[in-house]
Amino acid sequence: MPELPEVEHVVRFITPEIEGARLRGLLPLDGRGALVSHAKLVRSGQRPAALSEQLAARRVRSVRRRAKLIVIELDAGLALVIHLKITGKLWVVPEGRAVGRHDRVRIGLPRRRALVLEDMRKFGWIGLFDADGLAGLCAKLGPEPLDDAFRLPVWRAILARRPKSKIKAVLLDQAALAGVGNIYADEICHAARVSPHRRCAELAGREEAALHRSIRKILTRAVDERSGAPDQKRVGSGGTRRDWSESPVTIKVFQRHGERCPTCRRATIERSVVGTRGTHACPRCQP
DNA sequence: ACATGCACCTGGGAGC
DNA sequence: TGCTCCCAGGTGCATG
Repeated sequence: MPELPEVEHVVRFITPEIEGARLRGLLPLDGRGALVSHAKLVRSGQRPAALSEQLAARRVRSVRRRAKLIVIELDAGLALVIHLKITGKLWVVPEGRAVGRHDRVRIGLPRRRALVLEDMRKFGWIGLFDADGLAGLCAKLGPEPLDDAFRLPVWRAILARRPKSKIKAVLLDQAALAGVGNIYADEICHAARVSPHRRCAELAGREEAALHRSIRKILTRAVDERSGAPDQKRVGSGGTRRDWSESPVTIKVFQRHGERCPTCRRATIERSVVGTRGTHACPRCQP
């Protein structure tokens, strides 16, 4: 599920729930007192008991997003960072609610509530970092596409650095540009009328500009449409493929192979592969 | 240095 | 119904 717009939505959704809250450490997941579902969940290296101790009594100063990372700034110069990867979801629930099969960690909040990371595929992670650790995580990330600083010359420079790569590979590369994932990469290429298989060096100047405009337009629209959704139940990833179609976000090509292209209304959307990722495009609109 | 491809997990859905 | 196979929205690392 989560690309930039979805992570942004999660951040906005949980901010009023946890800002200013004093954390109570990790809550047990089962009767035997396990604090995490599997060891690799904690990416910052602490044992679960130590992480729990370090979190206890820390206050949440603010919540923000960087690329697809959820950054929960705490006092004492610490940051609790969460990556949802593909199937992760973040909920604020009553502490007494039954622990779900895919709940990976529960962080105690005031008023007998908990911040729960649910993640079927166990790719998601959490970490508690100091300022240097957080800077290290962010150092590898490219620019934020919705920042004012992300102007056309910045985008052209990114493309110039990767002349032989397919445009979709660059859109997906978090070190080149932060926050775009497989859904919006396809949607951006379609909106820009550029085939995802095109090599960056072969793009015309107007195509570079169209991609730049589409990156901003598609992501901005998705963030805006998400903001109308009351909670994550409306933002997909409930389990079935194409759950995103129940979301309020307009999707024109992603996983719509075999359907008529909604733009030209003539050609049929085709599925192909870029790298290992399923790719969807209209052969007529995206030469 | 850069491009590619698979490994990491668990499950849903399609097809037989 | 039940089996097998294919596919899955994100990275990280090994390989060329």
